[in-house]
Amino acid sequence: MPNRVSDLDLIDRRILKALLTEGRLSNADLANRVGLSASPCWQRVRRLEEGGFIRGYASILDQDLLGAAETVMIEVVLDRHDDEVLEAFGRTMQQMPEVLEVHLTTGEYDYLIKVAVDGTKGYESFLREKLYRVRGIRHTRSSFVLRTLKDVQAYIPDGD
Amino acid sequence: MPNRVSDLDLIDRRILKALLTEGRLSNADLANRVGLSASPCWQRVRRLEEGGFIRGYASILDQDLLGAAETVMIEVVLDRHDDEVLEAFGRTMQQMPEVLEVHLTTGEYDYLIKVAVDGTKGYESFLREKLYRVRGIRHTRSSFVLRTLKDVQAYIPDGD
DNA sequence: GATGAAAACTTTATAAG
DNA sequence: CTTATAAAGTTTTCATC
Repeated sequence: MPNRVSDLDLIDRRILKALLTEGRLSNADLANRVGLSASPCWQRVRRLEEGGFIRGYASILDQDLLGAAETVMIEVVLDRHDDEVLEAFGRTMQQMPEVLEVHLTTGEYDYLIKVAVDGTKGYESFLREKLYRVRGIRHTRSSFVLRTLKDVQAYIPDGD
Repeated sequence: MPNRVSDLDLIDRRILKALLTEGRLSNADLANRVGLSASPCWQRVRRLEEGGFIRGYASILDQDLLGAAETVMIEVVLDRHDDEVLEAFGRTMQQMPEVLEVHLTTGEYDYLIKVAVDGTKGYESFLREKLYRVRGIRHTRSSFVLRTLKDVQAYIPDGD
């Protein structure tokens, strides 16, 4: 069972690249795409799942149609930087459904969060009713996303 | 065919929530999960796909196992802000496979990009060999991601 | 909405070249 | 790796209540 990058050959990488953007490809189509017959292709997918390379499958939803069509990136600086405060903040953010991404970072701020909001009104109410009710925030800095040109889940390095 | 938020009822929302994190649920399991029998559940999934709510399916890969295990958020300020320069930069970033997200934003910087790198060496070589070969960059500001606590693709607002 | 059924396809396992 | 087989499960369509 592969569990390191070096265990992946060119065909494994092709499988991962195909499934990254088309997670519901049938085994027959996938085999055809990567240049294998069905049976070894299926075994490779199993191995990639069991080895943890493929962690799961997700649907890609249209946020515009769902509402909360605007995306805001909010950098958050906390008052204190001890583990307890940092972790508590992270856990709180994690639980808010409109918060899509929560990243603890190095540098000038502590957290970067990506939030789906419904216009400037939605943004305002997220800040006032949710974010600023969390204790320990020193300050925040927001940038609205005007356009997202790419949003993929992973990068599959070439094995050269 | 639904094509607005208001066309989604509670069961549609349940279907989307389930598929958001388990994109390969079988129709039988999904039906059971959302409290429907198989046939109407299947019709709803079809409608959600045709209505554009579900744009596709993806696999979730383990970036640690694949290599390029570190994530860096890089804010980029460009020299000029005319459409031509902005779009050209965006398109260039979009084509680099290690660049996972490309967002054109309001505020103090122009673009926020999320990049998968292989340690500080990989970061350095991305900056030197890729990012700084692109013309028109005034400056950048990077933050390494220490930990990602949440990373989901969409938010399904409640229909209340 | 629920149920049931039929055909086509997919998944999963296994055997043999 | 390939081809082939087979049972179980899933997808898709469609008719009926």
